This record gives sequence, structure tokens and C-alpha cells, in this order.
Amino acid sequence: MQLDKQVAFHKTMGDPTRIKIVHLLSVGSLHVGAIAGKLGLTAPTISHHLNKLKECNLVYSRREKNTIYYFLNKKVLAHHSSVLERFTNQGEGKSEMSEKIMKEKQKVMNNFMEKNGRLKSIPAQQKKKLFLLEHMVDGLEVGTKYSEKEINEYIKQFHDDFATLRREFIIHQFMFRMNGIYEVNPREMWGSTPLYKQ
Amino acid sequence: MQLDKQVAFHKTMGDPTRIKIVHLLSVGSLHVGAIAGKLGLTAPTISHHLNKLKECNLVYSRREKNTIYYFLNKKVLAHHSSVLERFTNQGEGKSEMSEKIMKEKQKVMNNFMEKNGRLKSIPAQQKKKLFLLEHMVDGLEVGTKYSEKEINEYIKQFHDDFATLRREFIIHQFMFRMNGIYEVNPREMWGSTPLYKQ
DNA sequence: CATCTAATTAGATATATATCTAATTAAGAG
DNA sequence: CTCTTAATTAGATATATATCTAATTAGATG
Repeated sequence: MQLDKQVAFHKTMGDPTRIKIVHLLSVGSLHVGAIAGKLGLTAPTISHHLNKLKECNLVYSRREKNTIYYFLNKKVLAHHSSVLERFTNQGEGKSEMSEKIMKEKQKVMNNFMEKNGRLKSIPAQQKKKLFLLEHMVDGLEVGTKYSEKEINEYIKQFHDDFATLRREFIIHQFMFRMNGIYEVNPREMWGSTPLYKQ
Repeated sequence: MQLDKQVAFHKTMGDPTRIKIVHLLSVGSLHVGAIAGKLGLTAPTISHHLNKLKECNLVYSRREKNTIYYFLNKKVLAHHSSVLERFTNQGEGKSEMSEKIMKEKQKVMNNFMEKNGRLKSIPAQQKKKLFLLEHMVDGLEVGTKYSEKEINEYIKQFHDDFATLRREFIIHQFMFRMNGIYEVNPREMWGSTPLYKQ
């Protein structure tokens, strides 16, 4: 399973000595004794760590005469880097997204909004809902503090159920509330949906 | 220090429960009870893990009435992804590299090679040495098995000290040896120097 | 075959931590 | 102010693991 490998990788990297080893090997290959020397630890200890690194395919070794050189497997590192990155904009690539999304958003807008700008209804499907939330919050200014009353009035121009929508804004991080004062989050924080991740 | 944070991050991610939490939160925000339910664990346990995640800035929380929603901090994930990636082509970006490298390589070639194609000397500086090793190995075929004798003869056309050079080829992964038979590694494995990482 | 070198394995110890139950805190709602 | 709900903190337990020294293995060399 993908998940197990991911855990194993991070567990392996989650040790100061092993991270140091990876740093050292990222510059060039080294043998056990050399690593032990540089880190001030014994050979068995390094052997232990290299073994763990090997189990995750993070290093491989080649014997040269009596000494065994260890190499960093940079491909595997690159792989895990990309796995992490997929977390951040999970599902789809970014570059191809902009245009694709614009169309998708347009479609949702057409389906759920009256010509006068009000919502016909609040879509149940998360993605669609987020499109509409984004559209609505676009009319507010980042950096401005709004009272709850102001927010309610603002939302009412789109839909009568301002309480639900206000709550959605908060939950999906489009805005946040502090002591009854509302503020729009910067776009970079609209993180609940992958689509808007910058 | 950078290193400590890196270790802390991986240590935190190196736990199956926490990875699952990150997975869940990558889709959308959740409160403690919901996570506990989905994972079949108790609230205190989840609280414990969320706390660890918070210490690395991997999550943040917003209170909504009585329930506290947790959000994944995707920026931090992206950061660590890029840190990993820097391992793989440490030092420089890739795109700008090709042209820059070509020139650099050309310069090294001019300085260290005779007009007849033989090496004047073996440079001590790693980077330069790697350029020359690459050049030499370019004359061999990937997928072909060579005897040690053949390799020696081949190397001698560049330099008399074939033993040293042969050893360098191995150490820097340009080729590998098995039971006295030598073989050129595919280019993707020429990983000792960041320059040639694909 | 005997010896030397470098690495690994075995075994011991100390530290860290994931999880649970029970107790406590924090905030809303009546 | 009291009751309810959700979360955190405290404390206990069991498991995992980083490190060391000592013993063993694996190759290379003479």
C-alpha cells in the first residue's frame, strides 16, 4: 500500500543522524567508516542507519575492494517529494488547471445563479459550492474588517440563508472571525479545495 | 536550524495515524471527533496527534461554536516537498542548467584535454573530474558487457592510469562491476553530481 | 591457508512515544 | 448560574528504537 511506504519513508527520515547521512550522501558517495567519522558515531550505529535507509530504497551500495560505498538514491527522494506535493494540490496538475477551471466555474455559475445575481440554491456538491462561495467573497475586500451585521447584509444579496453561508465561509477558510469581527482571508489561504491552491 | 525542522517534520509525518489525518484534512477541514470516528481512535489520541502536527505548523484550527475545525496547512507541506527536491538536484535549478553546463563542460574539456583526445591530467576538483568521466564513458555502450581488459584498453586511449580511472567510474556510478564484468549505467543513474540528475 | 580490514550482527540499555481511561477545562445554550 | 458538548490534559502502560561494546562475517592480500 502506498500509505505504508509513505510512513516508512518519513519515519526513516525523521531521525537527526539519518538526515545528516542523507545530507552527506547528497554530495557524494561515502563508506561506513567515513560517515561514522564525520558524525562522531561508531560504525555499527551507522550500519544500523544505512540499513534503515536501504529498506526504504533511499541508498544503495557498491563494493570496491574491501570498502563498501553508499550512494544516495535521489530518484526515490524525488518520488517522495512529489508525493508530498500532490498533497498540496491533490488530484490534478496546476498548469492545465486555470483554463479548465474557468470553464467549469462558469458552468456552475450558470446553473446556480439567477440573472439578477442571486443563488437559485446552495449546491450540495462541495466543488460547486466552493465555486459559488468564492464568487461571493470576491465582492468583499481583503484587509477590511466587517461586522457580523455587515456580512449578513452582504450575503443576503445572494441568498436568504445568510447564517448557513456565513458559516461556510468560515469553515472553508474564505474568511475568519475574531471577537465578532469578520475578515476575508488572503487568496492563498483558500485551501479547502485543491482548485485554488496557488 | 533548518535541519531540526526537517527532522521534526519527518518524525511527525512518520506515523500511520498522522499520515491518515493529513490525508483526511487534505480533502477538507474536520473536527477532532470526526477524525476520531473515521480512524476508530479516541478523541484524546487524535488531540495528541493534532498537537504534534500543530507543532510543525502542519495544521491550524478555527473554532466554530463549540467545535474546533482543523485545517491542513498546505503551504508548509509544499515547503517541505521543495526541501526534499533540493536534495535531488542540490544547489542549482535544472532548467537554467543545460546551457550553462554545456559551456562549463566545454571549458573543462579545453583545459584538460589534448587535441588528440587524451587527458593532460586528472583534475582534482570533483566537478571537473566528473565532466571528463562523463565524456569518456560516452564512448561506451549502455547495455553492453565489457571485460576488465576491454575497459582498461578503452581507458588507456585517454590516460595511462586506467586503474584509477576505472575505479572512479565505479565510485561515481558511471558503470558498475559484477564478477569482473563491467557495464555502463544508464544516464539516470549518474547521480553523484547534481549536474546530471534528470 | 593465515592475516588483515571493513562491515555487519548480537545483545544490552536507556529513551521516546502511541494509545487508552479518567479527570479537567472551555464555551454555548437554557 | 447550571447543564451539555467537545477538547484537552494527566497518568499509566506497552512498544519501538538509537546507541554502545563485543563478537562474527566477508573479502582481499600475501
